[in-house]
Amino acid sequence: MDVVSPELNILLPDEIMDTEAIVMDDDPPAESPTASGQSQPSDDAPIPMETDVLAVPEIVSLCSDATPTQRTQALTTSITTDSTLCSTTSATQLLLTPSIASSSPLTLRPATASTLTSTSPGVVSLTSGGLQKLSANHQIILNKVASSPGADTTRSPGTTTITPGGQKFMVTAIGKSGQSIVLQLPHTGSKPGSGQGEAKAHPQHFKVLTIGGRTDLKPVMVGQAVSSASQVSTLQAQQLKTVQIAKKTQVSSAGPIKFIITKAVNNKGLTAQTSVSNVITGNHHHVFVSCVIIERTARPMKPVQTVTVGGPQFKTIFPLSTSSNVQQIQVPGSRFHYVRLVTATTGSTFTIVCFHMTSLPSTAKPMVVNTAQVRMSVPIIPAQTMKQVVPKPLTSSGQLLTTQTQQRLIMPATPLPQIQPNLTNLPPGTVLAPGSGNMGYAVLPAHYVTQLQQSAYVTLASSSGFPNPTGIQTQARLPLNGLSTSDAASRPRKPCNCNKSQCLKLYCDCFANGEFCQNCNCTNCFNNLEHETERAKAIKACLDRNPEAFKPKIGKGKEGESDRRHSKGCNCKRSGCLKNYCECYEAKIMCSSTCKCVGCKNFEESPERKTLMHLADAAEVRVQQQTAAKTKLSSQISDLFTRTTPSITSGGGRMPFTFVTKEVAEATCECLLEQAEQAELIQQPQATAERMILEEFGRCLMRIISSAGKTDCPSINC
DNA sequence: GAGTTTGAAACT
DNA sequence: CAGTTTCAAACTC
Repeated sequence: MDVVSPELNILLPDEIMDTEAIVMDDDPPAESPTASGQSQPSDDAPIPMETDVLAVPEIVSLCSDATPTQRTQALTTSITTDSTLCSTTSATQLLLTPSIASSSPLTLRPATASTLTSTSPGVVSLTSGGLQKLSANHQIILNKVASSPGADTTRSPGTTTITPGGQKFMVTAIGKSGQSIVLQLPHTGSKPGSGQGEAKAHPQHFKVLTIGGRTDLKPVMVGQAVSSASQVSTLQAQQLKTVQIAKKTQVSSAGPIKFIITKAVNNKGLTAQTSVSNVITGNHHHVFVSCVIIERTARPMKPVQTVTVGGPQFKTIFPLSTSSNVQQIQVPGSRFHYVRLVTATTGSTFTIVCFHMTSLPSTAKPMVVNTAQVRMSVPIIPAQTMKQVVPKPLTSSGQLLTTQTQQRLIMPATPLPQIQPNLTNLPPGTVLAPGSGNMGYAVLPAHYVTQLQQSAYVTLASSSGFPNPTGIQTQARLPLNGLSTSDAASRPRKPCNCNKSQCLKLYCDCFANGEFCQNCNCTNCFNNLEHETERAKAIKACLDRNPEAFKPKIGKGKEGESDRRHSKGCNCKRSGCLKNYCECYEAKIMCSSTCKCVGCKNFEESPERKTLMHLADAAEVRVQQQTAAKTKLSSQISDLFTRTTPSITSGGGRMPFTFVTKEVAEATCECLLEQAEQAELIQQPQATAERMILEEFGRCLMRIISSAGKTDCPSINC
């Protein structure tokens, strides 16, 4: 599965590729002095790896065929049932090398670490239990798992736990032959359990290296191992170009810390994803924080943004910068937690990072911990807002729970290399979710999670104890046809009417926007979960024809030009570019030099355009006024009922019908009749009689009004 | 709602 | 790359 084609690596972000910016240890490569012979010889030459401190009192082979004593059963059920942690190949070997003293780093080293180097193209930073990453071609999934203490019972082949100085380190090696991971724990001033006070701020290093068929190195820098006590790591300036998490842990007062590294590799030998996890073992429960690094490509990214990750119940949005392109997607109570990163300099390239989280078991105490900060190098996408999205809960194996029909993942968990879409050009908002297989990717269409949420939120909310569903914010949407994000978000997508395209061509707006068809009028629709294979093929076909097929057409113009312009320009012949046939006009932008239109009237000084715009504005104002009026009326009606209900019983704030009783009405009528009789008696003309009656009616009303403020019933006397 | 027009996407 | 066809949305009646 060519997750990352070689030619696409050149598109990787500068920050990622810039190894100079990566915090690397300068220590010369050191061999594992006591490399256990359990390591499986790799078919490939071992990739040199760099380590910091190699006072190695213990080396543990992490190969799946390691001796039972070298394995650990530290992984909890929730972890081991996760597909991403399932080892499928036994060739990957990792050596966990804890330091002698508790203050010494713990380093995972390959079994054959004789030629360690520091030529990593990327860095993964893990600070205080959070994750980071920035490998040349990887994404990260941050994984948080909480489990009860008793859950540590599942033995996981290829997983090793070491407890240096009271800390436990677990490593699960998953991957193809020859892949290695180096995990180096930071210096820790205080042992777990002693955990009083602040953790040391100096960053420690936590490295993940890949050896074997690939030569890229994936060091992971750990700012500070998660302490049992509350700790906040500080990040060095050198880490600015790395994804970082400063995690403040409040989980437990004392408990061992475990780190899990997993690496899932697809059947073609390319790394699919790497997980780095830590496990905080508290008095009552464990908290797993792990990341999954998914190989990917990305466009150059410049900005550094910050993400704050809360606990499993957190519902706050990651406070990214103003042009956020990270969306938190979470399911309270679910084991999976997703964060969608939109990595696009022009709002067109998207990368999804999925956070994988397991909530506490019902028997465990509520987790009130894990407020983490992630500093990520993420390109800015224009005018992005964020929305909490609640996807369907996932099972421990990474599959969506299907509470409604066909809630399957789009891309099969089994590899489909021939249709694996280019991850940099997936439809907007595409979500990569862990599949059921070891290397399973799930390519969810843009907003699919939202779609799921919209249809299933009530269930989720009710089951997860969301107190206020209305608190969900509007999901960020990519500029659609040039509309602003808010416009696109507020306006429901129009249902398509496709008949012949199976909704798998760009003719279909749903497909073009990376969405599933939902509530559409299409026939023979394949743009759904039932036809995930066909859809994936269609996506690939579109990308083959046009690698930017799913990128927004409305992008930033050149310097000095309009802020927004159509990337390709229109080709109108008859519409004068003043009808919605014209994509420029539809996007409410003027035609530019890139357009090939004939008879264009969609330019700045065009009188026709001005007239149309004026009319359109007027119409819009009318619509807004009508909407506002309706809203106000609805509000008033609602308010009327709200205020009326208590007034009837309480007597306060009385409404007219509470004092214009039947008796009052009858009395009023009697007064009016009497007035009419008097007019007849004095033989007044009809006009005068009517005036007398009206005047009497006015007096009656005045008496009614004056009586309204009194608690007793009004009396009407003529 | 049916039919027509239009231009992007797809195809050759 | 250009010409043609297909397609679905926009538009008209």
